[in-house]
Amino acid sequence: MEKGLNQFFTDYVKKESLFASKKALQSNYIPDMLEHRDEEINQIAQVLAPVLRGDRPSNLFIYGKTGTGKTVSIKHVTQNLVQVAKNQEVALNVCYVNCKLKKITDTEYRLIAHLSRELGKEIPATGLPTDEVYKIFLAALEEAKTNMILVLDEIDHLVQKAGDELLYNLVRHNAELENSQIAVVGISNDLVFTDHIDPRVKSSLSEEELLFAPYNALQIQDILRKRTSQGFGKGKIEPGVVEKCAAFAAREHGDARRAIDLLRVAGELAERNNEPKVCVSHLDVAEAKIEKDRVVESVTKQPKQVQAVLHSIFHTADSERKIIFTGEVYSEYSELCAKIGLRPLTQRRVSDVIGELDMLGIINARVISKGRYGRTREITIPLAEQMVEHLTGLLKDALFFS
DNA sequence: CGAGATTCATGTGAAGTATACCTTTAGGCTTAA
DNA sequence: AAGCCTAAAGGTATACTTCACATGAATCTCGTA
Repeated sequence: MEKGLNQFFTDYVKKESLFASKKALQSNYIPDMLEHRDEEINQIAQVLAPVLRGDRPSNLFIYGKTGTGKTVSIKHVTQNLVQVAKNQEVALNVCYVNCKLKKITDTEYRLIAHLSRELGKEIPATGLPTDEVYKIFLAALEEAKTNMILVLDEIDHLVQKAGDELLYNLVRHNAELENSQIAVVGISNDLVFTDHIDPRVKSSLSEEELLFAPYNALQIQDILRKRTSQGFGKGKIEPGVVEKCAAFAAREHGDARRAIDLLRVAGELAERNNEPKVCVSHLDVAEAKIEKDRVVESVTKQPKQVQAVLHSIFHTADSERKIIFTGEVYSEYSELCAKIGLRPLTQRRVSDVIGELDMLGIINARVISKGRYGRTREITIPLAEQMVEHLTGLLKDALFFS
């Protein structure tokens, strides 16, 4: 056994990797050159440039679907900006926040607390008045005498949870600063997001706007070629793989990030199977694996109550039936709670939990009216049967044995 | 037969509650003069 | 008397509950053709 393991590791090191630089294929990688986004990058740069002269840049609002390069573009620009600012000795602080991260930046308090921590202040997770946290934050900023560019990614999530007052406060407090200024860059996947917010907030937040259109198949192909030439070793990819991947991505969603993920995972799979090249068949397997990993991860990370609700949903939908309703889920859930000794949540809360699960994409829940028979959510499970079984197993472990 | 009223099951908003945590403050104890 | 520590008081954010009202199409009702 020992020897076998030893052999494995030795072989592993000796073996030539398919990857030249895996970094270039990871989703947080920011390339030096972005394909097909020159125009957008230019515009962002123009809006933000005044900060180098010590002026406050206009607030900027960026729309576009996922995987259209919004995040990479802004990061690309701000990285450069920070670099130049450093050389020119201009005080500049760029703060990138992904508002989607639960428990970290999904309320006003947590956002401001997070920003304060970025500036080196200790803020407790709870207990302080939000006003107080604002004061600490603004004081820290004032003290630093720096201009801040605040990038709020997935801002639609934040506003949905915390309300648009938050943005208003941010802009309002900005006016009280003497030595520092904040410019807000909002990024949203939701194209109609600004229709739902207070017009005052809207006008001040989107002094400048920018729309990212989805990439088409050819553009995705270019991007993938660029990345693969960096990320993979030469000749490690069968001809046609990149094309297929691009075509697939363009047809399905126009999401470049997912296309890159797909290639990376395909490469990992090929490598694990000791195959010399990445070929088309790996793409399908990779697609399935990515989806599986995504779902498994988000399910296992959920709190117990949410898992219990999900388990109830799976259990209810078990027998042939595809469509189920809130009431059924709730009674199943109540039983489950009794069985495992969990204090049951109210139906009100479970209703919200079902909504959250829908947001995560683990289930589809649509509010429908059944006429005389009331109104409810119609829940369907978009996952493969195998997947559901796998998850049910995981949930059982999590719920019954702990 | 069809327009309008009724109905059901639960969606949904607002307000209230429990919990966990924070700062402030008052009291008690120790220490040094 | 001054200094320091502790515990209670008073306050907040968050997750959840309670209360009460909103929803919207299938079904029922009843007037009319």
